[in-house]
Amino acid sequence: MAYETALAVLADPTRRQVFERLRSGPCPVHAIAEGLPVSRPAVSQHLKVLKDAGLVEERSEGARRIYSLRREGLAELRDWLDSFWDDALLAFKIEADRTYRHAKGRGDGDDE
Amino acid sequence: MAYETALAVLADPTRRQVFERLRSGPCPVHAIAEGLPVSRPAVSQHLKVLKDAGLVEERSEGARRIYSLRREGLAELRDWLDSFWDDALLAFKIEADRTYRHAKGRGDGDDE
DNA sequence: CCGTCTCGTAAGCCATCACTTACCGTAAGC
DNA sequence: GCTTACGGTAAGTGATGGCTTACGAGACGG
Repeated sequence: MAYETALAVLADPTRRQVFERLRSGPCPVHAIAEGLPVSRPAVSQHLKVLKDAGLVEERSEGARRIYSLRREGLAELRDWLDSFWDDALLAFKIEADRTYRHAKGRGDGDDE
Repeated sequence: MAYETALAVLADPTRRQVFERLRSGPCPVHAIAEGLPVSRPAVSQHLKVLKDAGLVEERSEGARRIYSLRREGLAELRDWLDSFWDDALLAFKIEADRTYRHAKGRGDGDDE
């Protein structure tokens, strides 16, 4: 359910740079913006999207907003990816000739 | 290198549906399009992008093009995701009070 | 040989979205 | 108090890209 969001959010190169910037630890907005080729408001917008997707979390420290990574936000995406390995392994052998059984008189080895 | 591509390619909902449709086994284009709310040419375009990203592979069978999944295409994305877990685990402890050593007694309960 | 089914490609349209500048609230420093 | 640093938000713009219809090319059956 959230893996789709994570996918969409991390698809943007700049936003991914913001995200990866936080790998080295919590960081205020202006510090993130300094290392990037975009303006600070742009970074703010990206951080909002990332926070909304549960990929980062924000904490106020005086006038500063400290952003940090939330690895939990990646969990569902990781699970989704994992599901391809076992799922494919299984469904492959089972569905191999079921999916297509009609109109397949040719009888060649279709799958691997 | 390719994980960025996979990320961008799988970010689109329709394209992801095309991709997931192939989980159950190899499939010709028209069969994929039938189960989707978009036209067949749209599916063709998505398949082109997916193939270009190494996420599916195509095989000609007469007039039909049979598309099938390439789980290998997901490997780099998976690795990238994995890298967050160990990387964060490590850098976190080290940088924890270095980056922002200013009096940060309160942890957010990350790990020990 | 011709009609049909297969599918990819071209051209065009339209929505999404990332980025910009401008502005406003808030917290610390003088 | 005023000024400066920090950062979120609004409005407007430009480009990316996903979708459509129309067309062309190849394979098969009559």
